[in-house]
Amino acid sequence: MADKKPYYITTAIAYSSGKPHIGNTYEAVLADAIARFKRAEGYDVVFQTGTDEHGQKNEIKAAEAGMTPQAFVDQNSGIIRQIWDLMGTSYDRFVRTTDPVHKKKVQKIFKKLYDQGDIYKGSYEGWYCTPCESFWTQSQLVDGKCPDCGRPVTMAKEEAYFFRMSKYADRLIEHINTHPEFIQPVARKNEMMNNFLLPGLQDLCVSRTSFTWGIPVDFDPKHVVYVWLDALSNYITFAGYDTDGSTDDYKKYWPADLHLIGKDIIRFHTIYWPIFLMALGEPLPKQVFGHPWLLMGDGKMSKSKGNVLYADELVNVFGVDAVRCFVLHEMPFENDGVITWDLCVERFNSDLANTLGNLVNRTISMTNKYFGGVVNRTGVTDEQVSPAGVVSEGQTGSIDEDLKRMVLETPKTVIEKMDALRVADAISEVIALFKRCNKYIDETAPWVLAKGVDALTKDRLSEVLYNLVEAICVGAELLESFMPDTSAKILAQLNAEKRGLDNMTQFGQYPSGRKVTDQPQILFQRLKAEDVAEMVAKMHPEKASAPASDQAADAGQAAGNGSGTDAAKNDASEPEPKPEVSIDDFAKLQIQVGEVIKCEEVKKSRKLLCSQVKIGSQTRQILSGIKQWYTPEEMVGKKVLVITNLKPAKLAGMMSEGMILCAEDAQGRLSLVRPEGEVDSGAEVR
RNA sequence: CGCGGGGUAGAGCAGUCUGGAAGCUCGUCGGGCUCAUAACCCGGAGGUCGUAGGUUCAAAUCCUUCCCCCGCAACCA
Repeated sequence: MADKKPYYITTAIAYSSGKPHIGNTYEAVLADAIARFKRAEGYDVVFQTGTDEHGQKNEIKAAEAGMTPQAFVDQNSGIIRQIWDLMGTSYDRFVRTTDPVHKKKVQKIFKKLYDQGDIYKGSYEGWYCTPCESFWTQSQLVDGKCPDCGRPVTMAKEEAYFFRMSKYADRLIEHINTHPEFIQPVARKNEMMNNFLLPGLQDLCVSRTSFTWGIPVDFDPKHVVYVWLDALSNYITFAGYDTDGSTDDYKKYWPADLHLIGKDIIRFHTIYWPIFLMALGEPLPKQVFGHPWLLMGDGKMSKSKGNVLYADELVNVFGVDAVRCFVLHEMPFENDGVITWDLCVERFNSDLANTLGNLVNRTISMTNKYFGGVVNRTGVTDEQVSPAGVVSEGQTGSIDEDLKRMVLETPKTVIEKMDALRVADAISEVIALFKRCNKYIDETAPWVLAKGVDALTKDRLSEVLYNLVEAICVGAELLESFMPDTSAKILAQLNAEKRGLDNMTQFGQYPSGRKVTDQPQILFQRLKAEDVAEMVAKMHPEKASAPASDQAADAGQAAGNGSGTDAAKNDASEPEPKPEVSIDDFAKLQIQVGEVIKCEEVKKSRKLLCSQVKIGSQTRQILSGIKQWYTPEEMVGKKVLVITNLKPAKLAGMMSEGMILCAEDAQGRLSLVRPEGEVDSGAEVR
């Protein structure tokens, strides 16, 4: 162990506010593939992932769910971990920021930074809205009032802790310039430099008093540590860092070799985090890779469209390894990748079922058919026996040699690609090897050789199959980091052992005379797109309307005497029935007739029109997402129905004080709801 | 002028930094083969590289104009 080089890789810790979709899961799988590969290369790997659990958002969501924040994050952290486990991610540490040890260490870090003057107590000055408990900058105010509630604001000061970012900026710029590999992909580096570092860093506010779900500043408990300082610290606190002296393990593994993160949080990892570390006197991580996003296909991801993809659903259809392969292989290095059910089916069939699965299957079948499963290396090459198969005209070199060259080249190329974090390319290399094997079968045409009667031809056939088995062994082993189960299955069917990534420079390590399985298993059964669509439909019966289970229940109830099954089969264009309400509930809404006296487009908005609506004696500004259906001109003069006691809200930076009622059909067409006869503005709807 | 990403064959992408014969996978068409999972192998068709200019012996690639898509920005109140 002592001679193994350490390799410390982390993912960003996942924010535990809900179930992670396939895009979030991708990061864990990517890290896992790299971690496994490094292990195969002989590194002593620590792979750390986990959940980020503090912050206002969790506090709010927990309250909405009627749970304590801790119970809420316990639940979500568990869900996230389950999915990571489902995907077979081989993390060594799954960390949680609510861990008491972590909290204690963060408090000490905060104190240390404070004591040495990097964190100072200052005050945040701005316009304050007391009811909203929020600060606003001058530019955020709307007509000089709180953009949230529209009430007047007062100039106020609140104490807060700040971190002296500027103090370390030059050092960081220097580091980035002298370590071009630090930020990957490089395009991101320029983004950080130009947008943040070069214009000058502002001191960062690193405490909050507006919520309590966080790590308290121990010497000033009304403050809570800024979530990013809390979250980023996980990389060292769980590795054994302590302000009073770190563990040996920490000294061994830190600095991390790679922080794998989403491209959205590069700023935190390449600016704030390194500066925090500088302030602590700790070395900087060697590399930060901001991977691109995995986008759901067919338009925007939205729950109502049913196109949000979750790892567990994909696994149900394709299996763990196929999903791993898909996200790893289809994700470009710099640009966002696309994922849809159809694309998954396509890749599954072509790469996994056709190219790989079928190759293994046909090879084993032939071995059994011609030699009772025994694989003998005879040394009879294609040059000794004229190739029976079709040889392309330009072909001059030896078929065997060409195959062997590729078998020996592929491991090198894969290692190169992996070193550059080009995981998708690495997988392509392995698939290319399998394709080459399929071609080799065509070139050598074993079924023709099998018809030969002389010993030489028979030995040639044996050699061909041996070469195939050997090639597949190498390919299968290279697949291990990406598709661990499949890799193991193939090697098991071939009755082969792993030889080690560093031991692939010799062709012919498969022991001659070995016997492969006589019952080859189908690795990946081809799928039909229609069947998959059907499965998906079953998983999302609500697709066109809304949440599945309670919908059926509610529908049954609303229909009164309708049976549950009928309700479930409801036409998809019907809206979801809502629970019964009392007349009192309805009375809570104040709906009045208003007249649009002025209306204009909201610039910079795709959807919004801004109307001035006269309701009785008052006039209100109301925003509506109807730009696509009504022009400002045709709005003016119309009498419409308005909910007048709706809490005002800010949309596109403008206040909306009410809501104009519209009907929306299944196609998303909108139509204003208007009084049928002549009524006065301000009339109430009851 | 909010920020960012993108527009390359029917689909999904690479190539753009470091100009120098338009490439990959899927689909499609034709052919071959039959060991295998209707699979595998070979070949063909299909692109004015979003638009308009500029620099250059040479531009998908560098510079400028414009158009369009998509994220995000707490834009369906």
